[in-house]
Amino acid sequence: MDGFTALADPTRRQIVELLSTGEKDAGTIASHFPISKPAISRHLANLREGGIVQMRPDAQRRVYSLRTEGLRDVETWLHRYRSTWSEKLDVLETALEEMK
Amino acid sequence: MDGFTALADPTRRQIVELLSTGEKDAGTIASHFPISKPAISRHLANLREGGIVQMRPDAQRRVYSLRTEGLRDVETWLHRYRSTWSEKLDVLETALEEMK
DNA sequence: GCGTTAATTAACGATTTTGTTAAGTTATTG
DNA sequence: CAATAACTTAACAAAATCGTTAATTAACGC
Repeated sequence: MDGFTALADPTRRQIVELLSTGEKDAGTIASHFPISKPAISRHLANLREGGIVQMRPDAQRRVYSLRTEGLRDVETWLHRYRSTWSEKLDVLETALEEMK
Repeated sequence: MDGFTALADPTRRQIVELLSTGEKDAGTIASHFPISKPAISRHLANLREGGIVQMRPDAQRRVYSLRTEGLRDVETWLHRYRSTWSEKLDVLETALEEMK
């Protein structure tokens, strides 16, 4: 599962929001949702496969945290196609300015 | 279908890439892919529902183009959770600086 | 109006996703 | 080392997604 697909599910996006306040173990994450632990476990695996979160074992616990790089990759893709022509011209202008 | 889900499919992302070079009608878009026209038509409907593209009728043709605002909404969500603490502190510092 | 062109909607099958409960794994603790 | 705690993996049902072909709608152009 790629990063975009990982972020397509609303529950997984809520997990991202939750982790933005700091790392949390699987049980704590699950306690915030009305679905079963195995379901959350799978969502976490998907987020991990998509490069959106990372996991660190701590005794029996598995501590999850956001993976900034993964989120940035998705953001970079978007930015590339989001920017308007005027913005692209600005970038071009800056580049030309630097060449002089 | 929301914006994130619309962007989860690889074909739909390729359509976004294609439209980044300028608006195109449905037939032209379909000619770039190995799948049927109805399949492309559905992908376009999904992208439209997700606010990623917009459509303008031109006689029998339907001309599609990127909707920058929709892409920016997704990007904004990502940016909110992507930024690292040091970046957030930079923003805070700037804000404090302005208050002085 | 009639045939043609451009595209969407309908009907349907194959595959994937998302959830559930039950069973298995790994580490801690008395 | 037996019992417990924290998760994940397995097996499976329900729902959604994605593709195909056939039928339908809408707009030209003679």
